[in-house]
Amino acid sequence: MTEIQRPGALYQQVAAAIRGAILSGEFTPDSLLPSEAQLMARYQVSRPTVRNAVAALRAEGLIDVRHGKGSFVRSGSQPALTIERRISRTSDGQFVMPNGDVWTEAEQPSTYRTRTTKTTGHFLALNEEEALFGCDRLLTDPETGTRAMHRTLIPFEVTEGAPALAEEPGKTPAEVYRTLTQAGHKLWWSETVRAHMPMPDERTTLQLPDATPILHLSRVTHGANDRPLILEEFRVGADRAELAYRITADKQTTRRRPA
Amino acid sequence: MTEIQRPGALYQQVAAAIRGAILSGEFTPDSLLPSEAQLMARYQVSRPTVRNAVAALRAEGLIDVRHGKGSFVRSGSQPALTIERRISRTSDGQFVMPNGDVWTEAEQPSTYRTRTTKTTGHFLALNEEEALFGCDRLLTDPETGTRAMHRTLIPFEVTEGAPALAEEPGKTPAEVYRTLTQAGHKLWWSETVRAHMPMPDERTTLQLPDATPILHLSRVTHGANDRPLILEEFRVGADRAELAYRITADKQTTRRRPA
DNA sequence: AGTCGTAACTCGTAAGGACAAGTGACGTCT
DNA sequence: AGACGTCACTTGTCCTTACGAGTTACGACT
Repeated sequence: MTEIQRPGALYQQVAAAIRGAILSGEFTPDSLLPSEAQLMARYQVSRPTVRNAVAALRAEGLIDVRHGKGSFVRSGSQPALTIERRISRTSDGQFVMPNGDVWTEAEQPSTYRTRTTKTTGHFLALNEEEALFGCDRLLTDPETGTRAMHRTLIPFEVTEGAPALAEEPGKTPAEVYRTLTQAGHKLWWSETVRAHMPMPDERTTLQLPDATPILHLSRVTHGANDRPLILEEFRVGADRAELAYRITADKQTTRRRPA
Repeated sequence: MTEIQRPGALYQQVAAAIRGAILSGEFTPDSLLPSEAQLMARYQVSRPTVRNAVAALRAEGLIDVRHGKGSFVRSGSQPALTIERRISRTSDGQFVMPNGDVWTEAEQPSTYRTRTTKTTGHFLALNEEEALFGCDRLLTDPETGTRAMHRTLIPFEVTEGAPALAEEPGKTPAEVYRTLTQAGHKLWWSETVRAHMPMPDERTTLQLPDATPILHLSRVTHGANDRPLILEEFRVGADRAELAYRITADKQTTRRRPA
């Protein structure tokens, strides 16, 4: 048994002791931790203190607590899904559509109209409050059950150049890309990866466990004159998926966003 | 003032009310929220209930709480740093070294020896418990103060093919790449992006705020015969940096990791 | 004028008690 | 045998009370 140490708050000492016991292997993955009552006796602290310590470990993603059952050591498992983002062209010079072959739509896509925010405007090189077509999808990987949220945003002014886009804002990305290439655009993409904690609605629709961040991929499709045409947002639980890029030669610069 | 609603636990109702007030703009970014005492009076609940609600919003990354001062609405700011990962070669056919021009080393790098874990072994196509050289760096972006952790892992058996590597495990990635190309390797890279919550030591060294996940980039350098040579791990706070990839043509497949 | 202490605010920690609600096993009743 | 109710266990919620500790402003003292 790991003894509690001097420094810091009591609940931090308890948390550190439990954390140490987990990392040292005393508590193995998927095993049941001592109950709150047992931890109270073990460390001679009150229940709020124990709960505070447990909450800290929960926020770190180290344990899972289930009502009526107990606390379990989370297995440090790797994401089951590796989403590969290849760079090279296919042999016939065509590109393969993203999300085409794997994900299935769990619901009917919902289409709507919005306006650019600061963030979406930045990606689309537009000011705020510009009109957009939007389409939200809930995707599921049938094999692993992984869920993902997909959003397509197309500026009104882009649909003017490609009227076919305006007819069906709820098309799949594959169909949209085909429309654009048929309109003479030579496409390229830029993908920006961020991570953040989920909002309550994201946590429920993606069925995220505690302390699970979201991997947030923003993909901008560029056409003629490098004009940004479409913004796609793709969100998955970071416990279920990872993104893999393949790079044949590399140049990295770092750009600072103007304040 | 947003009234609290019926469903769910009391503290959840309070949290939802405050969250609504923030999202609706009643409380603007960087502004001071009502103190715990005021929230107690406002919603007619006890202090633990208020603290529970505040803790929930804190875990969502919606607010920042500072001892002695109060709770502040977090500004939904974008990461200040965009780390661009370009795909195309430079004009002279050379690649530019990553991390060379921007990051400065905050401390002396520490070199050591370890063994592969399940994860690192997977990336390096090695079994577990294979011997590795390791080198850890703490990097800083001098302009924004953003900190990052960098780790280089080189298998022993790779250094046998390139003795220069064994002499100085603490070399910068640029020097290591140069050594490898001089040894006749034609390099390419694969980068895997994951996100997870920080461990306590990561939170302190990266100086992360509450509810801030880590963007975790694993970069594998491949040489002749596509052999994995080097594994680099790069970790930044997701509040400070994002990763940007530029893709000229795209093919995406999704691979499942064997259980 | 400048320094310093104090008071009044803030959140942080800790303890106590009480009851609700989910879970699983065990025994009883049908 | 099967269904069902009860009980003992778990965590979840909520309250009260008390004190520690960081922050700020104001006023008194030097």
